Amino acid sequence: MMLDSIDKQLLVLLQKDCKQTNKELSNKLNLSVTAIYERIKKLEKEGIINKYVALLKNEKIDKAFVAFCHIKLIQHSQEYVVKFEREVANLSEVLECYHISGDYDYLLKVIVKDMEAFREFMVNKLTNINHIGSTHSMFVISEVKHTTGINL
Amino acid sequence: MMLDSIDKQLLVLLQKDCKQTNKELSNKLNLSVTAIYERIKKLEKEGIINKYVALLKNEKIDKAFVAFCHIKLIQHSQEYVVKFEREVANLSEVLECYHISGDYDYLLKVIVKDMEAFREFMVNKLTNINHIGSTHSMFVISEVKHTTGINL
DNA sequence: TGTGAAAGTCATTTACA
DNA sequence: TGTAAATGACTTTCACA
Repeated sequence: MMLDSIDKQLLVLLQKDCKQTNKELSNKLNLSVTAIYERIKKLEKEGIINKYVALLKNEKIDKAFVAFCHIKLIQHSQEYVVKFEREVANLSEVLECYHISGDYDYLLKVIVKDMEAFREFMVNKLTNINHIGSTHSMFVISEVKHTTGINL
Repeated sequence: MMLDSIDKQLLVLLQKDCKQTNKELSNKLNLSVTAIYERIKKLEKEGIINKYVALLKNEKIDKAFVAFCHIKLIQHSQEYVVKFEREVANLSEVLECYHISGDYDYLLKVIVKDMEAFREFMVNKLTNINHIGSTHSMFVISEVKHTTGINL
């Protein structure tokens, strides 16, 4: 599907704040409320807009510790890979998991309360998953930039 | 501020879908619409809910290529660090940038159209920033898990 | 905090350029 | 695609347990 300039502007606005009313959006884009409404419905139906979510502030909910973990598997048989991916996806501390190129197989983003909680996560959860060869963790010292808004 | 069990359930629901009506939420949590309304306002005012956003599907907007870049600076003087962080935050391809512990100084999440666009990004944008010592890129082969919902 | 009901605003549908 | 107007649903405020 082709996005025109208005669709793109609409997506930019909705990626910043999806609680804006169609009236507000119609003012910003010089269109009628109904036109905005129909465009948004179309973008939702096409799956371009995946979902609408509330983003929380980590620190305010006692999840201020963020770490990235590199993981290497012992073997790369279909069976090991599938099992690992299923188990890691079930860990609530793991917000993101990517299969990546390079020295390691996976990159995980982990979010917990503090260093002690991270230690427990590593010892009791992550390294309990079978087939993990080695891990290498990096701790986030500061968040320079963190957005979900993709440029269009 | 202390979150009770209802606040936590509310945040779990809003992290999944923030477009649910207060009536729907009130049914799920067995509370009145007004009670839900007041609790949400409180969570917004406290800054626990940071914002409400639309999440898009990368692939559908021609941004299917995701890479993580490690970056090491030449020097770590206050001046270099501040400049680097400001410039990297201005790059629209960089969705996330973290100052991290370990062998490298920063970890970036970059999203572009394809490998060729990534090459251009590296050559024309990223490595044009001064003070970068070395970089190491990892390409995302597949996304095993990607959520913004923090467990409470 | 909680509630139900009133007031005002918004999303959604319809008829039509 | 677009618009304006009607309707029903929702958010928001209020008076009160």
